[in-house]
Amino acid sequence: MNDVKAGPEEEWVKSGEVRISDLAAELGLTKGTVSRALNGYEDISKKTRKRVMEAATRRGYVPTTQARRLAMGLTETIGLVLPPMPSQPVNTFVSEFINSVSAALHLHGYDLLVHSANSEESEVEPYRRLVQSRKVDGFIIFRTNEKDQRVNYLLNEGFPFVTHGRTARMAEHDWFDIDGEKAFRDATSHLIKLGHQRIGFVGGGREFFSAQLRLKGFRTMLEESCLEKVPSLEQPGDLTGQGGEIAAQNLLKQTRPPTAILCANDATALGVMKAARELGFNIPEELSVIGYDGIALGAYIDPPLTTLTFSIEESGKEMVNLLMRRLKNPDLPVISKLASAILKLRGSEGPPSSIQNKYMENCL
Amino acid sequence: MNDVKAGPEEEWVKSGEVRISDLAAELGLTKGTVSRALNGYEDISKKTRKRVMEAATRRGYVPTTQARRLAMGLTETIGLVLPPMPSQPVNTFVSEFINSVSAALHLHGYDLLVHSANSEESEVEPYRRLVQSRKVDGFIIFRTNEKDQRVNYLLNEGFPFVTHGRTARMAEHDWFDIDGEKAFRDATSHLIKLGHQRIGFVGGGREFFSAQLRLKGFRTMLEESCLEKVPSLEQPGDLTGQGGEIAAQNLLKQTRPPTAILCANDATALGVMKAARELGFNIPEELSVIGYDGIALGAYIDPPLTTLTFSIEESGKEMVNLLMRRLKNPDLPVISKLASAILKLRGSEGPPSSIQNKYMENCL
DNA sequence: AACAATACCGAAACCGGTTTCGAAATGATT
DNA sequence: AATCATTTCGAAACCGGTTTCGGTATTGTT
Repeated sequence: MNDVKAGPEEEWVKSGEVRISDLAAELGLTKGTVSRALNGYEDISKKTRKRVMEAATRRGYVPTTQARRLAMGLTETIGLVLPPMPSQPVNTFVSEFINSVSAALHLHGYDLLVHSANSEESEVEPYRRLVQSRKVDGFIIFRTNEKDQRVNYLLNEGFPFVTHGRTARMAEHDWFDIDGEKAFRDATSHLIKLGHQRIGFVGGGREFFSAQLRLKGFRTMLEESCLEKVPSLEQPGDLTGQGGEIAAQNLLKQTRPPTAILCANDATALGVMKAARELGFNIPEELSVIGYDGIALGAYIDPPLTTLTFSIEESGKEMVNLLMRRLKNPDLPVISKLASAILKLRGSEGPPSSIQNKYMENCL
Repeated sequence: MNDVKAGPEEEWVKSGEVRISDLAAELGLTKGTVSRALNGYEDISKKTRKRVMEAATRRGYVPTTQARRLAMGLTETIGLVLPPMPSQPVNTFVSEFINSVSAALHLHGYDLLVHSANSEESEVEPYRRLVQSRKVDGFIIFRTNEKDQRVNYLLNEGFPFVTHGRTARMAEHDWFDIDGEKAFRDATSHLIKLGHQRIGFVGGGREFFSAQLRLKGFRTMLEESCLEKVPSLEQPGDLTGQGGEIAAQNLLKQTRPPTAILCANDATALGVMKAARELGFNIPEELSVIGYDGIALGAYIDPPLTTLTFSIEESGKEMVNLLMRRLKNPDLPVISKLASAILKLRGSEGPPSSIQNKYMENCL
């Protein structure tokens, strides 16, 4: 701390210079014996093991990962391919996710290889390369599509992976997901109880399974509450702020605009709020807005964004657990885990200014 | 696309099953010859090379990365250690940065190993482990401290790395940085020209060199413009929204509050804006706010956040270039690259409501 | 004391490539 | 046709570990 540069008379030898053969030579043993001693084989005498251990720590021996992995026929590495970034990444999700996945993998002695996707080539190409060059033992996939080519490829290849999000073939692979359907039922229910009768919805791309499930939750709750489904109140989006703006304009310029808008994610919600401001809608008095993702910065805008939030750390941890189980025993039956999002009320929603109809507790 | 599951009669053999020895056996050659043929050695006849190439593509041969790297004595992997995440993850930067670094590395045939830092251990520990186990050839370091232990360790070890940000030992290692000093001179100058005389500053942690440089730029421009330096207008921060809130309260509750606040980053600025709203300050009429980072979310709030922005993609690319140069020739002299941030006017700043003094073009 | 069982370690193959070196085959030269 | 230079490839070592197998040395049994 007080010493900027470490003294040149530092005792430590430069790391990584001692090989297992050096240890063997020094101890008068063979490589194999040293290796077995270090790896806890039973056919090594206590005395020898002690000698080896001591020499190893004294010399600062650390096995060369590449060699060990080659000999053992595994990579101890998991691949994570980043989808091509949208131009406006409001996503703190990715970095948090990478962080938690990496930490969880580390507990199992695994490394995380992060690869970027080139938007000019097929989305399976990076996976193919990583599989063929045997750089990874498995994959963590997120942001799944309903018909996911990556999933198809890996299933066909018999290569281990776990997805964050369900797919059309979810019965065939391990997956972790947030129960977006329930989340949107909850959010919709919350709005209805506040008195909203006309609720808008801005979705994500149709290709994302999760977006469809969120829409489904929204519709289900409308139905359960005897509110009619108005097609014009369901707008497509693309999970970006810009998409939210456009969708909001389509919603709010209608003759009977909604009094609340549910958004497929927070980025979309921010776009919706921006468009609403520009069209003169006060939030939450004249328009309630609810997002999904729970990004931290949502708490700092005005009004703070009410959102559906979940633990990214848990997501990463659970996915790693699923994947490790799979790697240990590839023949185990497929399993999955569904976690739930919780509605974090922050202030961007409230009762509609003019409660047109009283909230009906039960359908009649 | 139309076929969810690939047909079982797929022609392709399962990837990664053919070794170089298989090719050699099939062709009646030795491993060495096949290897040299594939790697473009000159001592292979055209005819043989063609036979080998064809067989390789026909059988779908891809060399096993681990084996090749072991033989060649390199890992072709660069390490990136994520700093422990603050409880309020404000980092859209990190995911973009990882993406661009990964993409740039890929062009050089390198992989990116992302490692998470455990906040319970020393910050150099992950680096030590990665060096000793020889998992990486070099490091990309970001968010440097003035006295950076990671830099000290790697310099002492003679291990290649590049930093994003300067350090006290910047003359000894390659680095890339944004000219935050100039950026804050520009921003300060902009505010002064708008008529502001009392300008507040919310910094980052003192340990971050970049935060100090930003403060320096702020002070320099005040001095050049003959504005007195008011210590109470310089508040410490921690690069989070919460830190911004606290700092803003300290600034705005003063008897003569500033008419503008410069923030060390956008997250801080969001916190400042929140606190200002709660204290009844209108932005930008009664208070101008400028941030730093250019996060996309800033464009969606009200008013849109004026900020200093730079290209993360360029940062990643340049850093990779510096590192690749270093790896090719470790003895080259140290070089560095300074890029500039640009002031992106979005609306959170404007002239002060009461222009107390006219702007003075030159000091008298 | 003779013999079987056990503990312990060396030798060697192996993982899947790369690279050096030398020998055989080919071509050029006189 | 003999000699020399070149082209082309095989053989083997090597990278740094792990793991199997078998042979001593030691211990235990009767």
